[in-house]
Amino acid sequence: MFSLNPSSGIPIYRQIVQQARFAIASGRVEPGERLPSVRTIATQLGVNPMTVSKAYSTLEQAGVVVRHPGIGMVVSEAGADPAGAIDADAQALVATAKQLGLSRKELVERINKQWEEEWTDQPIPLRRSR
Amino acid sequence: MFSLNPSSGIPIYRQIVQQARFAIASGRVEPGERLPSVRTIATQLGVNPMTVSKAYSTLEQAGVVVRHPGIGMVVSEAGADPAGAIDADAQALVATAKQLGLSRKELVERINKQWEEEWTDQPIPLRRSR
DNA sequence: TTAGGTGTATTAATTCGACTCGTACACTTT
DNA sequence: AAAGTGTACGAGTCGAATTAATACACCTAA
Repeated sequence: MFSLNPSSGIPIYRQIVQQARFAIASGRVEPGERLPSVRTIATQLGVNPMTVSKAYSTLEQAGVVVRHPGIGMVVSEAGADPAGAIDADAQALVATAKQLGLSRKELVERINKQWEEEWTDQPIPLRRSR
Repeated sequence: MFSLNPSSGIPIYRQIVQQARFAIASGRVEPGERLPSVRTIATQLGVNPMTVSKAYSTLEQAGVVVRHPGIGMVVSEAGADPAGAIDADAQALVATAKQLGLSRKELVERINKQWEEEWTDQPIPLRRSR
């Protein structure tokens, strides 16, 4: 379920977070299901359990999974909503915009403009959000 | 025109950038006008000229000011637009949203929601460009 | 021309946070 | 108990960010 790309320069725990998010967003792991245990992943990837734990803590902090003592990390209901993953960034952007005295309308307009200009070339299959 | 807050933890050159941006956005310095020279600010704040230079380079990179050799840094026309200051953040947010499969509508909706909420008790996360 | 102004390239020292790991622990399930 | 779950604590490493000292190239104005 997880794999590492050593040459990417992306920290291990972030790679785990990304892949878990993707697995959840794409529906490969559904709400209520367990993610592999810390030691399972650690052994499989050849890293320290703490590194995996850090990834899981990040996911828990983001509300993607819930910690069930003695059981493991379980995907939460809200965790399947991809929008949650951008809340932190959105919040930062809004705060900056306010600080600069921008109106809500101006900010949204800017977002729309960026949306049209931005062309990343990777189609990512995602489950429809409900 | 500039002052430092040593206890803020914000790097000196960033404080200078912020204050210059604010001065321009608020109209205290208008397009076509000069900003104080590197050495003027450096002496006034008791820092190295290079530190001020870095702030100015950042502003120039952002298109806020234009370098006039032998003269100094002059506020550009487009520099007065506060929206430019958030473009980098906006672009990052849009890229993330797309990667997560969000629609433009969903993203804007999220922005609006964030705008309404008052998060006065939470520090503003910086943008990580790393 | 020259004196005095402008910003900056280069280099180095230092700080500081991010990342990873080893170990030991508390807890729940079976 | 035995075997599983995640994690607190501490230490080590590494690299980017920040600031500074110095010397330089350039422009302006007399």
